[in-house]
Amino acid sequence: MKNSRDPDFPDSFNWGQFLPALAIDCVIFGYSEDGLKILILGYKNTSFFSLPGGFIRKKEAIDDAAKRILEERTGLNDIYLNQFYAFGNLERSDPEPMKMIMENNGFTPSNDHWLLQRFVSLGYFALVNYKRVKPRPGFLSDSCRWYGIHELPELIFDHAKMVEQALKILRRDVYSKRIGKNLLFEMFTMGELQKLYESILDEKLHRTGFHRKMMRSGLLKRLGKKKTGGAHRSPYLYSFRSDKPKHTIS
Amino acid sequence: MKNSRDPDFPDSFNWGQFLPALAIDCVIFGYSEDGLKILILGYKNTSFFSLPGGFIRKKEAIDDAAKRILEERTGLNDIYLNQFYAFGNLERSDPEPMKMIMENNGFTPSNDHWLLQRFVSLGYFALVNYKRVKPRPGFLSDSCRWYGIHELPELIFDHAKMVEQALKILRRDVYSKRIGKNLLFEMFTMGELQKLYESILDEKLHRTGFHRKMMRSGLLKRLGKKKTGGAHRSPYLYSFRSDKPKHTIS
DNA sequence: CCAAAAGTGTTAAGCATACACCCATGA
DNA sequence: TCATGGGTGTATGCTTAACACTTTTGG
Repeated sequence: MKNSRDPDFPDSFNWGQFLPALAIDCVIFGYSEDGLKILILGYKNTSFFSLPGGFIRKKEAIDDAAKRILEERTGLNDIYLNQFYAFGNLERSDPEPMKMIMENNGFTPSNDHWLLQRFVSLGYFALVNYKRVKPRPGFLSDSCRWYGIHELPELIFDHAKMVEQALKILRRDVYSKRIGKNLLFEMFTMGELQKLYESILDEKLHRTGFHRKMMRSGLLKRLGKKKTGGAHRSPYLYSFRSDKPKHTIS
Repeated sequence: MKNSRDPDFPDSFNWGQFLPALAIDCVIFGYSEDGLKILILGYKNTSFFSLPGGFIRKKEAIDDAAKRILEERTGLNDIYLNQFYAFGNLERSDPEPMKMIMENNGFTPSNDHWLLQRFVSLGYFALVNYKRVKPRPGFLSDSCRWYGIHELPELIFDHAKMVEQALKILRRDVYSKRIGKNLLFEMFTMGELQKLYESILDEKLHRTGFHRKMMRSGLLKRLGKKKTGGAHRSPYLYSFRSDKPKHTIS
């Protein structure tokens, strides 16, 4: 198996610097008024789409690798990260899509090319502020853009399962971790927070019940000021208390 | 790095058959009247202890590898398995303990020996019936026995953290998954079930509240028969309904 | 008949749900 | 002043916790 530098690739594709057989894939969630979104890569000269992913350097912690991969695609480096599952069955290792991607872009990889080996992939999900992200395609991808959670294109490998699993865990933890802190701006109204929750949980929530539940949870603090310029009554602004550590893995 | 067969090791230690850099470690929970226990390996001619672990074959799904490793140490093959976290920081990769284990048993590994490389380890936990297990030490280990959850020896690498994390997740899920089915025999009394839960959660539970909570959960069914020979009033026997799949990963 | 374990009844507290009502604001 | 979004009060039902009571069994 070719384990050294691939002469036609940029330097970051010097495969020998990475742990073999182990990859990272990221489900990057963002939120705007029209709902929850995921950042998806589209590959050049093909109709393949995938989650942003990458590899782990030989002297790099896996969490640091995930952070680096996220920064490469979003430009952000203070990101809420959650490692949620390791995907490693045999069916997921289908070399065909990657082979076709390489061939359609001028490479003719041998069957034992490093990129075509079997990978076990560590799934991370990230919560980022949609507006702060500058999506950046990678070397073989020519698009990197947001897709609504219900309008995802077909994804290669088992990436659809990864999205499903990440969503499941996001929904499980939405009331116990300060999910909103990472998807909204610093200050927000209760209505904005409720719309976020409805988008994550994919269901309508009762306004008053939600209001009290969030206040009772103790995660929020109400700021004295009110928002100006709204169409009707000025709502209070809220923010998350910063008692707990900012980045919580697991 | 030596990647082929190590002449002094048995055939199962033909390192080339495994994925490099990736390991599996298992927190195997068992339960007897005196509490929750974990199966721990002790290494020959040293005072090192570790969780049972192993490696993944190149054409083997990670869940299958975990099952195989469990079967090697317990003799059981129908085991409740839960992959709970991937451990991959740099501090966990300390070659010294393994080097000393090998040296104290007649091997003189070079510094780039396969076993001394950096590993990312997938943590699985298993729930097994304590009485059905026949613990089997491995090649370098001469003991394989149960330790009470509060009497664990010091463990190598980050295995203590793995135990802690596994316990945390076991506790989180104890009321929503049919944990007891895998740690008790087919039929049990409510009192036995309560003692198990108290042992897992490490706290006393209210008898009547526990009774009703378990019955309302719908996971249990009451069997008509009663136990005979008990010292006092004959309790009902209960068992878990078998609606849900037996092995639930995640 | 008493002690101990097991099952059930009762009450109070806590939380979610649902609805009603009031407040503030711009059109 | 009215429509609308936002905040709070109140009634109902469900879950949990705590305690009392009854049932069953062996000594």
